[in-house]
Amino acid sequence: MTVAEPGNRADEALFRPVRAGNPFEETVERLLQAIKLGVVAPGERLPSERDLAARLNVSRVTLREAIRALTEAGYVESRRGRYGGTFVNDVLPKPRRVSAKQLTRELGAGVDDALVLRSALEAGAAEAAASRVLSEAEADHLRHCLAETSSASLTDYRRMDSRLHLAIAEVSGSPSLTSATADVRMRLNELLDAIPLLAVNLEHSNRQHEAIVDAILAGDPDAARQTMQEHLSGTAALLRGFLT
Amino acid sequence: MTVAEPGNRADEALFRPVRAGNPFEETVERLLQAIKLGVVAPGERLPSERDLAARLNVSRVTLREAIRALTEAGYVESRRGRYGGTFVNDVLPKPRRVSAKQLTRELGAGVDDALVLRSALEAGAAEAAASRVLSEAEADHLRHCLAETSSASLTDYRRMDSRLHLAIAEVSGSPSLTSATADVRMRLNELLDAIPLLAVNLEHSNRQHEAIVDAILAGDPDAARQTMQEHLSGTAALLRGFLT
DNA sequence: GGTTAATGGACTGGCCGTAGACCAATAGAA
DNA sequence: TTCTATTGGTCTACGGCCAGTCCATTAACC
Repeated sequence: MTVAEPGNRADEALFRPVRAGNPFEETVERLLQAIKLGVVAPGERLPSERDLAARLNVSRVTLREAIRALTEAGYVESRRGRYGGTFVNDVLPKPRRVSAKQLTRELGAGVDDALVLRSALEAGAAEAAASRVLSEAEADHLRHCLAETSSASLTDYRRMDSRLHLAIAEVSGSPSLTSATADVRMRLNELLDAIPLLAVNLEHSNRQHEAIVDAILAGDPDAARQTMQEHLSGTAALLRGFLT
Repeated sequence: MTVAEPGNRADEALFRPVRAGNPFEETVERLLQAIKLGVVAPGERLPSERDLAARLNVSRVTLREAIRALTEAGYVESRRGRYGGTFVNDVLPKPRRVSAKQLTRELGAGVDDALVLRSALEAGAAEAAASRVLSEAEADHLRHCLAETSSASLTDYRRMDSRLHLAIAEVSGSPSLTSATADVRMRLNELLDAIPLLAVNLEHSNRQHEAIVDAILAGDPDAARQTMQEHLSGTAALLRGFLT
């Protein structure tokens, strides 16, 4: 009996793993996301274990194991008692510096995958954000992140940059878009860490950031998308160049 | 001691549940995705249990439970022996027809969330696809899906339409983008099922589909994004209108 | 007709994650 | 100073999921 086989095209995208890892690993990853993307800054406190466990939909035991791992890795510290909690360390561990060659081998075609996805998500977010009427709080938040990024030191720049891009995604009004943006940014994080930060690039980035935020606040979707697209393609070209 | 609290903005997107449900539920959802989005057509066979379990990264026991659920729901049937397998039924169960009011209550603000995300993903996918040089097989696949969608009956239209949109995402070259597109499409599926299909809308959609595919095949990213954007905004307006 | 390879079907032991309760510490409030 | 609410720290019983193994069935092939 001859049977029509499913076309081996989209299957691989749909029949991908249902879960990336065990709950413990995923929880660690999520907390690292919040720290590395600057959503919870050094010195700030994470939500209480009971609260976090409920939000992440994991047991407190599992969450505590994840926190313990982060503690041993030097990311956070816990204090007991009322008004205690788990706090992000003021000085974060240095990301391991690996060679571009090694990264290429590790991630391979995943780089292009992530770059294409990132472009779609962030350009779309900028466009959507500019199409909305922002509340005063949202506009302030955007301006605040922009200012902090502009004046960030070299060691803080990546985190503040991530925070700004996330802020743009937030004001798109789509939480899913924000989550997806955070995820793809984490995937690119390792790559970006392998590229030296140059002051001149920083200057260029800051100017572009300003143009993007201006377009969003001015309510100009086309300009917002356009400027974001250019900003991203710059980083993408840089990345692809380093990973030849 | 006063401590800087994390801004209650992006946290909710980052501290979202690490998993939507247990492996069983997620597996069912994934298989339904493949069936409802037309990736595995009626009469076609799913990959073998051992193969599927490995790809989805779940145990065979769990996968079998999921298949059993789909069997009882009338989606698939299994046959033993060599050249056997699990086959998608020729006639699929009718989607439950719920009122727009009920849907609004169930999904609430999630509709806008999904629509914004969808717009970003699919417009970005169209643009990326048009920016690539497609292989002959990819171009053929695109044309094939387009033709099948154009000539689809009312009962098949939604599935073929989904398949076409997925095909566009596929040729963007980013598997992650394809996955994300499939996911958001599933979220909107229920909504779309609540809206009556009109022949006149179908005609309009078909013309737009053709324009999109043409732009992609011609390698015109701006036109591809533009036409896709228009196509999506039509559906979005229809949806928002019905869910007032 | 017999052989064979691939498939669905069924069972078992073990481990990870969960829910829930309880303990210990801490800083503000009374 | 005492009280109290909140937080991290600990333990236990239970359940779901998993890896591995073997069985039952089927259609093509020789």
